[in-house]
Amino acid sequence: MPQKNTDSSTKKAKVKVKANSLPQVTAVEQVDTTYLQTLLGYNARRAALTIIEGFLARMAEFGLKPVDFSVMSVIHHNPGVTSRQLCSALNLLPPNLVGLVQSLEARGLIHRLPHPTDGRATGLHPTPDGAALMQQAEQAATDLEIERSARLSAAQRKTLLDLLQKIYL
Amino acid sequence: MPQKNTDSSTKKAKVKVKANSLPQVTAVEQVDTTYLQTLLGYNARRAALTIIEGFLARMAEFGLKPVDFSVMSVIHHNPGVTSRQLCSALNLLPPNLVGLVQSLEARGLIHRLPHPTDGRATGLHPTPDGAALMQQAEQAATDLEIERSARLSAAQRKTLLDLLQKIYL
DNA sequence: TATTGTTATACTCTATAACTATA
DNA sequence: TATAGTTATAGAGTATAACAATA
Repeated sequence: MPQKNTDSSTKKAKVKVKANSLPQVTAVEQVDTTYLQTLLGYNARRAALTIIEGFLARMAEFGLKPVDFSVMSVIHHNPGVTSRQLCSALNLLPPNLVGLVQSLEARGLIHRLPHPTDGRATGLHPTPDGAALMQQAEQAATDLEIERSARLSAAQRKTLLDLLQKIYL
Repeated sequence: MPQKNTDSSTKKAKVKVKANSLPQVTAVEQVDTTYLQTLLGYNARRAALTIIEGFLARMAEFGLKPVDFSVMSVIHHNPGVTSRQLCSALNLLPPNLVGLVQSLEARGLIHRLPHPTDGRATGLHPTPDGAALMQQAEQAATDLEIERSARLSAAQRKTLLDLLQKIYL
């Protein structure tokens, strides 16, 4: 849960203080961020952080942070997936996945089985507990989606998903 | 610049290997991420990271990382803005802004003047060098926007900005 | 008493290099 | 030789508590 700020107004307004004080030294009344708001990266990052803040709170009940959730979700929908495949699909680095997988295994949410054809690889499978947890967690995530996009119509929400995917896919 | 992956396909396909091997142990051929792709947070985060990766590369020339850029941009468009106002506008925490402002000042891009009415506060102002740098940097950022959204029409790009702002504003 | 800016610090996330076992 | 998984570790980003100066 990152910063909590209330003031994000964007209306531009300056006011000169003390007519004969230091030259040009004025106080800023309302911070103008209109330029940044024209940039996709700025808006996407701010939106992502806002959504993830709510996601973190909602998923605490399941002991899943965003990356844990996405890893478990991919394993849930792709039993037998390898670490390397997970890294490619989710844009993670292998060293950072190791501890994650170990902790999921220690919690009894997944187990690891030898890969049927590649002796170097290991298949990741959800345990019954893991599958049950993810069924609940994905339902909660989907519920949260609906609340989160309360200010968007269903069509707008679909449009937003499509446009975002055009950026990163 | 985060991870660079090539495989992000989503077509679902499994293949059973060795008809009489261990029960249920199959290899995953194509990783299915369709569920995650229905979540705003996942898509916003992936899109933001993709955009920021390109932004980092382009802005290296100016020695500006995304947060440096946004801080400089706000100072540029709001000379005299205080640290507290910057934190509110950009959702930063005060302790994390201190070092940032110090390094921008050390580089001669901004200078700090006493606030005209509040003795506790300090106004942040761009130097001529800082203003000149930001004029170039913002032009480069805007150019990058256009390249980045090559797969989007101008109308789609505007729609995307508006929808993202509905999420976090 | 509340707020601005700061210090110190801890925690998390992300990244790189190098090793092993197998292909 | 190349790839899957791992280890160790460094660096960046983000968080909280507490303090001095001013309102």
